[in-house]
Amino acid sequence: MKSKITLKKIAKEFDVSISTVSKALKDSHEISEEVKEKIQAFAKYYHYKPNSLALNLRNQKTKTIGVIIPQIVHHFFTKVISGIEQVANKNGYNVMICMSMDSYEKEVLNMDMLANGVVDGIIVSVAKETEEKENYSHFRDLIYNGIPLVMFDRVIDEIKCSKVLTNDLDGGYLATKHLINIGCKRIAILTTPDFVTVGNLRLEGYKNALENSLIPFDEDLVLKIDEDKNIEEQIKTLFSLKEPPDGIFGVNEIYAAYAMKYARKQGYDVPEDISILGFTDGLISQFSTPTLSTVAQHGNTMGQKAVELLLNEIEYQDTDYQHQTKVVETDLILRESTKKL
Amino acid sequence: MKSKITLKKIAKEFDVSISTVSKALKDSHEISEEVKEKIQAFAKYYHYKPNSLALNLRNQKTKTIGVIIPQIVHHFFTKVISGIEQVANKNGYNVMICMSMDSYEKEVLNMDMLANGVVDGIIVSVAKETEEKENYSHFRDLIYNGIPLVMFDRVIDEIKCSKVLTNDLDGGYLATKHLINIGCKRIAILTTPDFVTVGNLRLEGYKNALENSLIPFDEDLVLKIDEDKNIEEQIKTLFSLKEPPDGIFGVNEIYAAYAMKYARKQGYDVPEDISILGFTDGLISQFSTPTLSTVAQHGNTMGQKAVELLLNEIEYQDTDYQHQTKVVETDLILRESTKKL
DNA sequence: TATCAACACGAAAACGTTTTCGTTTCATTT
DNA sequence: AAATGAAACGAAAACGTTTTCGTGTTGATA
Repeated sequence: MKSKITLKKIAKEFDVSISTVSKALKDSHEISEEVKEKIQAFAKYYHYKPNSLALNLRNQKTKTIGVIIPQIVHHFFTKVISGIEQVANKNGYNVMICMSMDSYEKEVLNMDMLANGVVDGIIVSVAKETEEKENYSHFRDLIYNGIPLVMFDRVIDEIKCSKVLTNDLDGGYLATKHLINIGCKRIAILTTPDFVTVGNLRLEGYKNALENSLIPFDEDLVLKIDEDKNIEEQIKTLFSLKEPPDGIFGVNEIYAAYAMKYARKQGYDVPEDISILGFTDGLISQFSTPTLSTVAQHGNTMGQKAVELLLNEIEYQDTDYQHQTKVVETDLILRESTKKL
Repeated sequence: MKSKITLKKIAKEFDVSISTVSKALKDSHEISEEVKEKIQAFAKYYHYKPNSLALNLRNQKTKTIGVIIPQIVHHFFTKVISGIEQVANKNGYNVMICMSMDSYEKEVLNMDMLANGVVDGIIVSVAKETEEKENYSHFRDLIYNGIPLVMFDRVIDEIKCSKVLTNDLDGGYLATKHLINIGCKRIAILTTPDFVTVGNLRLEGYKNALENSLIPFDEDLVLKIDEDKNIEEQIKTLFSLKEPPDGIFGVNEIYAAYAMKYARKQGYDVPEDISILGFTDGLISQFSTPTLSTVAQHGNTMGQKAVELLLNEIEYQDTDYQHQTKVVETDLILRESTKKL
């Protein structure tokens, strides 16, 4: 293979100095027209492009932002990424996406690699395992090293940085309240294990709504899904209660879709016998039968806001910039899986 | 903010040379235990990490591979990326993901930025607009500059590089043949505009299957979806034919899902009145009602193979490495949207 | 006492770029 | 003739790292 063309090689070709070549390619007035022309022609012919590494090293910035997300197969995250791309590109920044696969180790590895000159700042949604282990030293290191950090969706309270989050508490409340309003008496919730904070917040919202409507909280109606086990089997227990639920709130669309599938298989009519409400407005919600009512999360907006906050921090690095927390509200999208009012 | 700690700063701190610090941190025998200890302790205390840019510049490699995909919201691409991540990480490589948004300009922009020292090689699935414009000079430039390139799924025949593709021809054949086997007489196909090669290949497979079963090809049953317009409206025309179809093959799961939704809304029973078959085994297929039979594409495998090919090229860059093309076969996954045999 | 080896460290090049600050040459002005 | 100025280019530092090749000091050996 032919190795890449550099300033040095061009300089050698014309027996001039490297600085002359650099200036010639920048059309500097310091260089004679004659020399400029031949150098520019040569560079063009050989498709010369300045080496980004060298440029970044010199400029001490990369015009790239790093994003670490737990999973890319989740519709919500792809929406966030789209939002990130939009705003980043508009501001002349590139985006580098890494996946932690919800693993603590991979999260640390990715951060280490991004932190050392590769990007100007990092946007992250914390891996489940990290939340579980509560080991946050890699975030502290990052901040210590002066690299701007913004967390979104799955954030950590103890870490001081800008954050963008869904109003999960309110979303949970909204969902549950609506189920109550349409007449559900026994509302179950399908949520995540305790250590997943967003799941917990939605559960809190659920409890608040019950309390607000003077409906007693029933522990039996709370199902914490273990994703390593068969999900359908776990949902089954809900339907074999003496008093099975007449409304189900799933803290994500997968759980809701599973619940709906199982209910219909058992002969329930959705929404007549049981109403089902999900969280996150993904493809499943739109294409399931019946279509799924859901709490929309506006991932796109979250991504955009995250970049805005990050770029602020990147630019005001020297001044004592105050970290901000933006809360993105949720919306109820009513479709066919819930009874009409 | 405190700026990052470097070898130079450590050297200054102890009044030694940079090389001494570098060696000390590498535990070189050239440095006395005493000096090594204090330098290592200091470095650890200040969380020293070598700057990747500097390292990459020196080593002339980044241990990073770039991936350019048209869209991240497609389930198939997320599967491919997962496969890429797996193999890349196993081999000590990082992955940088960029989106072209199916735009020619963004594809070129991303390639330019990746090409200049940022990554050791690039994996790409071509943007729709690029296929339409047939402007491939950016790929030629890349190869000319000696940067290994692997294309997957949406590939370009004229560009000489390694490729990983789905057996779209066979997949189209398989799907259509199955619809014929279960007794469909009038099989429609929902495909993409002409310039999308994968759509075209699946259409070819469809034609082959018809021919093989001596069923005359009917132009009216071929619907080329324009995604800028209302998809449901376009599907409508199919059902208002004098002889509407009794089987539909959608070249992706979205088209199939739309068709199924529309058919059921018109009172058709799926699969009794009409059988529907999709392409790509995504979430929609699994959660729709009825669940969607489909041609599975094995995105994960494709991603893995793409990385394997790329790493080969990166390592054998000097020798005259022969480009390879790997074809990944498809599988028929039969669910509820097609009649049983 | 001269020689040699081991030890502990420093200088400098290299990766590719930009930019500041010379330096040379030649022509013009006083 | 001396001074000034512009034009055209080069040298070198800087970004942060690694590594090869010195070099000076010590201690031991012949």
